[in-house]
Amino acid sequence: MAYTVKKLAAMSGVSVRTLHFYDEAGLLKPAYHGANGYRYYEEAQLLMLQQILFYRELGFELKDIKRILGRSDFDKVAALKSHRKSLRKTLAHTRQLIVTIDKTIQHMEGTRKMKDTELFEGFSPEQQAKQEQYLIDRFGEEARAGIAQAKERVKDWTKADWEKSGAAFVKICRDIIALKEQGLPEDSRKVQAVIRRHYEWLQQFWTPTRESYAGHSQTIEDSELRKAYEAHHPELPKFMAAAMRIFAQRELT
Amino acid sequence: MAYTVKKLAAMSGVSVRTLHFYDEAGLLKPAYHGANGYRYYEEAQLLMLQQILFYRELGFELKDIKRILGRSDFDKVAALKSHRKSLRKTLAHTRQLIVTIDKTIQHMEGTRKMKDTELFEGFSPEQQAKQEQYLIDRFGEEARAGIAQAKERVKDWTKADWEKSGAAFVKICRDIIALKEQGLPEDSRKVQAVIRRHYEWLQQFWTPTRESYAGHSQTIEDSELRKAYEAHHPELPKFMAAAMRIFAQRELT
DNA sequence: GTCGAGCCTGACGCAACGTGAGGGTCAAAA
DNA sequence: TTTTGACCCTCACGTTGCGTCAGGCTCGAC
Repeated sequence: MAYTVKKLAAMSGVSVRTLHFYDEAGLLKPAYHGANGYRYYEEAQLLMLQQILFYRELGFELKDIKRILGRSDFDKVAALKSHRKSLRKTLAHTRQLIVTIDKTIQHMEGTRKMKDTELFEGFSPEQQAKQEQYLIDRFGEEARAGIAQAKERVKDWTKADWEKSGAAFVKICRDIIALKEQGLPEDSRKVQAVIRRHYEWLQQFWTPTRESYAGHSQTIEDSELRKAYEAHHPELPKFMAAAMRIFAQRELT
Repeated sequence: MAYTVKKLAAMSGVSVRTLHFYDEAGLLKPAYHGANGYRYYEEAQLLMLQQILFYRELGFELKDIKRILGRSDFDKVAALKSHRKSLRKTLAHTRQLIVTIDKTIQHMEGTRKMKDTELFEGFSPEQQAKQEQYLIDRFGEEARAGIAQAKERVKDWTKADWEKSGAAFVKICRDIIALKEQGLPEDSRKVQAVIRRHYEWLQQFWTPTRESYAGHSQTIEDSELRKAYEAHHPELPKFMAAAMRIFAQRELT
């Protein structure tokens, strides 16, 4: 069963040019050449190509693939592990870029849009999706479950419900600011008591664990959500984030 | 305050060649050229370069950067938002790649051990989780306690410990096979004696009750664990399962 | 005046192909 | 049997964002 370039290309989803290129690069030679100079591939080459595409999908460079495919299983595992490491770095870097973009957007919108901003913004339904993604990005599967539950709860909220929840949020912010203005530190009993209300209030939207509530404190400082807090007081995000971290450490298992 | 290429390069961390390239690409022209043909940059160009580097860091292509920097703030925000979206996709994709790599590594480590005839597989740490789930599914809470205890015991095992335990397992299998080859039936005294050793050996990993040991006999015939036994002899799972059921009925309360 | 550091302009190289150009081959229809 | 159209081949240049010489001019200090 001999395949021509076109057929193999169609079967595997790569282009004819790619097959030419892999031949030229010594990565995948045809089984034999016809008298006409045509390339003919067979079963073995098909399997080989699948291997190549697999590693390509994993982001390996072709020269690395060439090396990997000529090695023992053991070495392949080592290569995969090392590659995994670099992908993790990529992941962290990409996440950082997203944070940077958030900051920048916020900075640019800040001056213009800050005024007419909804104080509750950031928790409104339209923002939910973003929030979710952010949480999932940071905390993975564990977050997903809590979010799903919360969605169920919030599903049938009326506008009045949203406004009530928003009012509660505004009150929490005001209370914190008031305490801060009195000069109370983040770890004072009164501040921590309001933070507890915040923690409980947040549970309408997801189920914070110790890590994710602490993580959320960073979200407040970094992400778009910051605006929702900043709108009340420029120092609120920083102050509150500090208080939240203390709360998480002290009170959450 | 005019900067030459070298100085600007040193200040900003890019290469001289990059500055040449940006000039050529129309992305960053020097403030003026000296009579000698030298490029001279000033404050404004420095700021511009920082902008360029910022967008570059965010992963924009140079031609996009060129467009973005020539536009109003509003469009910049739009560009950032759209770019943010694509970064999120990248993030998801990268995560998927890591999952794929993990799966592959597991698969490869699995088959490699088979080849090396690590016949102990199926009781190796990686397989523990599956095993546990299986037991819990079948026997619920009662199993959970036994497993937890065993985990505690096994926690600090060195590689040598694992090998010792593996060797014991291999010996049990060999002994059973030998007896079987001699034509002894499952309920013979000799076979049952070896089965007792198997029962005791198993307690390293959990605490079989009468039901769960009998249940385990079925696991040996059905689940992935079967391979660990089958590797010794194709008939071993069946023969041994029968012997185990007899043992459970006769000896366990 | 001379030396080393710094500047310039080409121009090729890289990764992994895409995209023709120009020309031969195959299989089935007319 | 010829023709047609799909398919094959081999160059060979384009892409992105520079790195890396090569060959030659210029600057500032000694």
